[in-house]
Amino acid sequence: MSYTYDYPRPSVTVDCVIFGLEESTELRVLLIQRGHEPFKDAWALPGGFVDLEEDLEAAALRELEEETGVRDVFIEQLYTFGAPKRDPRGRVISIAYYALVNLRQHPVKAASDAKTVEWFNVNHLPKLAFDHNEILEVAINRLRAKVRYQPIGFELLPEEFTLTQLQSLYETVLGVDKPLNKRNFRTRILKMGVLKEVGKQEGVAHRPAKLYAFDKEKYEELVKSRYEDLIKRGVDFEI
Amino acid sequence: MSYTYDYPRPSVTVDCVIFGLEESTELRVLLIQRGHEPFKDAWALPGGFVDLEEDLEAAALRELEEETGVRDVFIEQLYTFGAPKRDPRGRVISIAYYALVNLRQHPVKAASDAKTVEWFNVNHLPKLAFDHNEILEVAINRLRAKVRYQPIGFELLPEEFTLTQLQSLYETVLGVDKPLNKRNFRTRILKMGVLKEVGKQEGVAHRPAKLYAFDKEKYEELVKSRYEDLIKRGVDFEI
DNA sequence: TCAAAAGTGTTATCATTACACCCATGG
DNA sequence: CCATGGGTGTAATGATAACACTTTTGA
Repeated sequence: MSYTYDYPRPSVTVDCVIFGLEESTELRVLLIQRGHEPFKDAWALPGGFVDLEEDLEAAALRELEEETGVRDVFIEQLYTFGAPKRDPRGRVISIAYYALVNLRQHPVKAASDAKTVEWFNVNHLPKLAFDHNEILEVAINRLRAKVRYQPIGFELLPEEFTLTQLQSLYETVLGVDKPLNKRNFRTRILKMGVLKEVGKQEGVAHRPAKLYAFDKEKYEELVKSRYEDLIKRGVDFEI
Repeated sequence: MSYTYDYPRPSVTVDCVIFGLEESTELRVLLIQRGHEPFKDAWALPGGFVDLEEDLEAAALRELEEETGVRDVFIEQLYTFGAPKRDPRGRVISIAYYALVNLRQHPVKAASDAKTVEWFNVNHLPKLAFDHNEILEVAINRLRAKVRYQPIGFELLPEEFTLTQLQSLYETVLGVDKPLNKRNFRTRILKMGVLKEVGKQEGVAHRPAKLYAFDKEKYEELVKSRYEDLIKRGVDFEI
């Protein structure tokens, strides 16, 4: 079977940049080892061709599950990469998606055709296939920008967590060298009012930490009122 | 001539959302009236098919100039729209770009095939072709978010401008109902340190305003140091 | 001398930073 | 009773918001 058109058409693919946290101290990304040319044996982002009747996001999730076994992920569109020479097979335009997940809750499983799947530390990446190093760089920057103004980190921790866990999560995602100031981190996070106390640790060999949970309703309220605030304020120039 | 492939391929287009300011008091967007089916005679964003060897951004700029005569614009990728039914002709995936320009410096000129080109007030839009209303909404939100932390407004004013002009520009782009507080707007903008005084108005029937120019070098410095600051601070949660 | 728009003083309140210090637990 | 994190007090400084007031010009 073949398909004929009056004008040439590019191929369209999707790629997924899935970040995962290991023990809250290491930011990793999910890569597969390619089984075919081009770039056979090179590491690459999971992804593949979009079906003709398939939504872009659905295509990304399908390819992700087919190639890595990872599913039930909230992905978000990152950017579309379409340089004419980015794929040696011809013109291929790729819409990239990204997500941050708890990697313990997302076990990987290599696809049938024996491709390997692995979580790589983002600070120790090999040279990737295609323009995937570039895609990853864009994704890391976006993740770090986003983590500042949206509480995406909360879903990566257990239902109940300590402020120290939360802080080290932030330090990892942001890739800071010095730890953040404990006092100030706490004041700030608590002042936001989106955490509720739900108990305290037991059986630890030090003062037991308070446990917190993310208060989703409070957060939704905040988003609304904050939006009105911004409008009123005008310029922020946070740069 | 025709082109044959083993698998079906979507078409790929680009669309441009070009915002312009009229007298610093009205935010407008550039639309064309379609000359052909589908959606003949409906208003739509300028855009069209990507050539096979052409960069995405180049395609957007080419279509923009072909259809509206507008050129020399800094566009930025907005989002990729790819719902399977968004175009009645078949699967069409569109990469949208956007920009904010001074519309006096960008005269429009309808394309040869007699399509009309017009600047529409964003608050009084007709029903547009395809999913273009949706694309525009995404673009407006992005523009308003961006204007808060990047000085994109400066390029829309004359080389030398007054703080009142700058303020009304912000009020327009942000679509606020009440004017921003003059005192506080000024303090804030000046405190940033990216404006330099370059003179004062002459021949006006009121106290002459100081004229300012945007200090690009200072801005670049700021961006750098501010970035380091953000890293050090960790979380912001501006929501 | 008046209208029009530019521009400034001031104060209360809140947020941010930096540092040092105390607390509760199990071994 | 000590090591180990967890957790708090505080003071200096800076940012923000709100409001009313003064200044400079041409007509």
